[in-house]
Amino acid sequence: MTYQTTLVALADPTRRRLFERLRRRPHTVGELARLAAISQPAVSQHLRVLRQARLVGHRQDGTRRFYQATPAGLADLKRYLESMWDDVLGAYARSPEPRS
Amino acid sequence: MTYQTTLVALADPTRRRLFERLRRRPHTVGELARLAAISQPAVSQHLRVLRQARLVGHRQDGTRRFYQATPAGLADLKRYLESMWDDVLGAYARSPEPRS
DNA sequence: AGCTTATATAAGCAATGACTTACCAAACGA
DNA sequence: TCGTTTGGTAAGTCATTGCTTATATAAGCT
Repeated sequence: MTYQTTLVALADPTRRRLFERLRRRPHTVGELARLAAISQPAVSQHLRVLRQARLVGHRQDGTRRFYQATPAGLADLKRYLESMWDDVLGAYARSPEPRS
Repeated sequence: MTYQTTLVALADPTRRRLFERLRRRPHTVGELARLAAISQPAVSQHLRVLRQARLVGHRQDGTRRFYQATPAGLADLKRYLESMWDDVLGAYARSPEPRS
């Protein structure tokens, strides 16, 4: 049931942009704050949520922390989607044209 | 960029439970309200969000509307996850043990 | 026609959440 | 050692949101 945390974490646009940035290379908190044009505490708070969802991790180097994306959270969400997928396709196959 | 809507829709636990119920068989709004133990308007509001995310659709039969899950929204989210996956795995491969 | 059933929308409210500024501790550099 | 940099936490504010009750509409039923 851990995909709940992941969904909440990724549902916020700012937080998702942070995560997307961290999927390519590590960034420090300060870098992220500058790039996202929000305050450093705001970034720290978002990173805590992303950490709890296991979407990011960090390495410490002196006073700086290098955050980067981690596969665990995404894997949780992938598993959830896959567990839904067959049932949803089945339902749709039985009755393919419900108005949206 | 439509996965934004999907993420927000599925992030709410009540709404996700409604969606999960609709993945097996169609339900009317009244049935859902009774099963979820919330008011009918609350269900209608959740269903609107799920509709906008293309996670559910409905068929009308007299005064009743049979809602059921639809693959489009989930497909959006699947695509998004897959587009992230390789980069995240790559980042993790380069630096595999960041503290969470 | 009148009554009931089914659902959507409107309005209001209390809780949550995403930001801000203020502050703190820890590690660096002169 | 002292001032600076870095980032986490605390507290407060404002907007959002998930619920409720009230209301409107449309389709059965007698």
